[in-house]
Amino acid sequence: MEARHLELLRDLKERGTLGAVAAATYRTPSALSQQLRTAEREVGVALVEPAARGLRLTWAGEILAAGADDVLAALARVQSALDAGRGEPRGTVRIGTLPSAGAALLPGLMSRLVGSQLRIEVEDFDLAEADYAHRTLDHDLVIAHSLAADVPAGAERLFSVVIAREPIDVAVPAEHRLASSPRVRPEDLARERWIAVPRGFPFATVHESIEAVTGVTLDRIVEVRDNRLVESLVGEGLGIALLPRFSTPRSPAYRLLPLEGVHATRAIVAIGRHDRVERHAVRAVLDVLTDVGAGLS
Amino acid sequence: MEARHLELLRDLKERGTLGAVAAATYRTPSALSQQLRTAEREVGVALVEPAARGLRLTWAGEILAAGADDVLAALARVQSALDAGRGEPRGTVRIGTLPSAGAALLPGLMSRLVGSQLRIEVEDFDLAEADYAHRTLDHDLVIAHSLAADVPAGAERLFSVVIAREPIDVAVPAEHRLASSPRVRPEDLARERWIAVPRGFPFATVHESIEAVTGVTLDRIVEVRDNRLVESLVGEGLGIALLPRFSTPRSPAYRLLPLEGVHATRAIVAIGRHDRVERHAVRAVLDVLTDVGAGLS
DNA sequence: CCCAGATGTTTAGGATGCCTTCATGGAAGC
DNA sequence: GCTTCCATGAAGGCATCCTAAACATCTGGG
Repeated sequence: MEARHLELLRDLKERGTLGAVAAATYRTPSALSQQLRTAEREVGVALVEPAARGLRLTWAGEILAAGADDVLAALARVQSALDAGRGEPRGTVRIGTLPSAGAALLPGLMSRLVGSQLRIEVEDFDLAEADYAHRTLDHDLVIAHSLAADVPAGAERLFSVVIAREPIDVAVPAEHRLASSPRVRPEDLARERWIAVPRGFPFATVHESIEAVTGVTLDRIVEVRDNRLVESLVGEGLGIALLPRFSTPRSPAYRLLPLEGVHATRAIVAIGRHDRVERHAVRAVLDVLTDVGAGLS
Repeated sequence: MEARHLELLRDLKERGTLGAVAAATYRTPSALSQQLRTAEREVGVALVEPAARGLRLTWAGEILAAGADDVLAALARVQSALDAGRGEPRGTVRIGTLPSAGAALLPGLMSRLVGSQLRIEVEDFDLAEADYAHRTLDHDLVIAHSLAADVPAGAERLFSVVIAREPIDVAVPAEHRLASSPRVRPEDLARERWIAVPRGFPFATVHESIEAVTGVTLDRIVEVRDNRLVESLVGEGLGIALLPRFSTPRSPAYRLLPLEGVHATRAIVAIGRHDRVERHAVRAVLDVLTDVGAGLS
C-alpha cells in the first residue's frame, strides 16, 4: 500500500486515461501500466479493468483512489509544517484564473510578492463555471467564480474560499438614455438590445434572472465571452451588457450602473485540491490573495 | 517526502537507536543510515544529529516524525477499507498480554476464531503498568491493565478501549480465620502477613490504598510477580495476597474474598497504535475481544 | 465493412535505488 | 586503555523503475 500507487489511481480516475496521466506526470503509459500491475500484485486484487477504449477502476481501485486524498493531504501537511519551520515560504505556485478576476487581483498579488521568495506562474482561461474545478488538476490554485452559491459548481469536494464579492453592473454607452441614472432595475432593461454571453458562462444566470423577473425574453443581439470585446461593443453604442465592477476599466465610452432588483453579485473564489493547498507556499499566496480581495470592495 | 522516511524517523524517535530500529525491521543499521541521508537530501535539511552515543532528531526530524502517525494511519485506513470490501477479515494479528488477563480472555478469543481466516500470535509479559504502552511497537494489540484510570499510564496517545473491569480479591488460605467471611475490609487485613508485588507492578496501588486507609504499613514478607507463584504461596498458608477474580483458578487451598472500602478494581484495556488498530483484521479481533470481556462479569 | 487512430500491454535494456557485508571511526563505561 | 556500543562509509548484488519500440485491442468513421 504505497502512496505512489494511490496517487496513480486517483489521477487515473480523474484524468480518465493512462495516457493523460502519463503526460501530466512526464512518464510513459508503459511505466504506469507496470505500476498498476505492481500495485495489484501487492494488494492481491484487480484494480483496473479494460473498458471501452480505455481503463476503468474496479471497486477495489475506487477504494484506493478514494483514500488517496487523505493520505496525500497528510503528507502535504507534513511538508507544510516543515516549510513553516524553515521560515520564509518559498517556491513556485501555479495559478489558474478567469481573466476578469485575474485582472482585478493579480497586480495587487504580484506587487505584494516582490521581495519574497515566492514565484507564481499564471495561466488564464475563460470557461463555464462548472469547468474551473477540473483545472485544479494542473494548478495549485484556481481563481474561479460562482454566481449562485459561495462554492462554484463542481468544486464541492475541493478546498474553496471566497476572495471577494463583486457586483455585476450594467454597462451602457455614454450616450444612452440611462447613462446618467444612479442605478437601474430589470424593468428598465427588458426592452434593450443586449450583448450577452453563451449559456453556462459568466453572468448568463443574471440574464435569466432579468427574464424571470420581467417576463420578457431579452433581445440578445450577439453572444460573446471576452469582456474586452464586450466593453468595446458597448462603447460603440451597439447595446448594453453586464460587466463586473472591479475588473472593468473606466472609460469615457460607457458607464457602469449598479443593478437592483435581481441578485447580481458574483463570488470570486479560490479553489484547489486539499493536498496542494496544504503547501506552505500556496497558503502564503492564498493569504495575500484574500487580503487583496478584501481591498477591492 | 516519502511515507517510508517518516516511518523511519518515528521509529527512531521511539526506539532510540538506529540499531534497535534495524533489528525490529530486519534490516542493518547501515541501510537505515543511508535512508536517513537520502531523506535529508530530499528535504534539504538535517533530520538527525549525533548525540551522546547515538542519534537525536533535529527540529526538522521531529516535525516529520510527528507527522508520521497521521500519514500511516491514513494509509492503514485505506488498507482497512479494502479488506472490508473483500469480506472476511484475514491475516495474522500479534497480541501481547499480561499473563493473568491473557488467561482470562484468550481461551474465549481463540475458540471464537476457529473457522475464521484470522490467526493470532501471542506473547505474554509481566510488566509495570507504564511499560505496556511501549510494547505496542512490537504487537498489534496489547492487553494491559490500569488500576487508577481507564487508560494505562503511558498510553495516553494510543488507541485504547476497556475490555473488562475485574475486581481484585483478597486470597486467604483455606484454614485462615477469615476464610469463611463473605467479604473483607482494609482494617481486617492490616495486621496480616502479605505476599506482595514490587512497586509499580499490578496491585501495588491497592496495597498502598490499604496502608493509606488504615495508617498501618503492611508486613510484606515477600515480593513476587507471578500470580501462579502467589497462589501456591497462599495455598501453603504463608500469608494473604491480592489476586484478580476472573483469572485466578478455583482451588481448595485458598479462598477469594471481595475487598470493600478501597478501590480494588482493575480495568483490562486493549491498547495499540492507531495505524495498527486501523487494520481490518485487528479490528475484528478487537471486536471479539470486547465481546469476550463483556462475558466475564 | 474495413481501416485509421487511440489506448493499453509487453519485452528488453539501461539507470537508479535499496540492502547486505565488511571495514572504519568515535564515544561511554569498566 | 580496552571493550562495547553505535553510527558511517565503500563495494557489490539484486530488485525496481523507467524508456523505447513493437504489439494487441478496441472504437468509430467513411
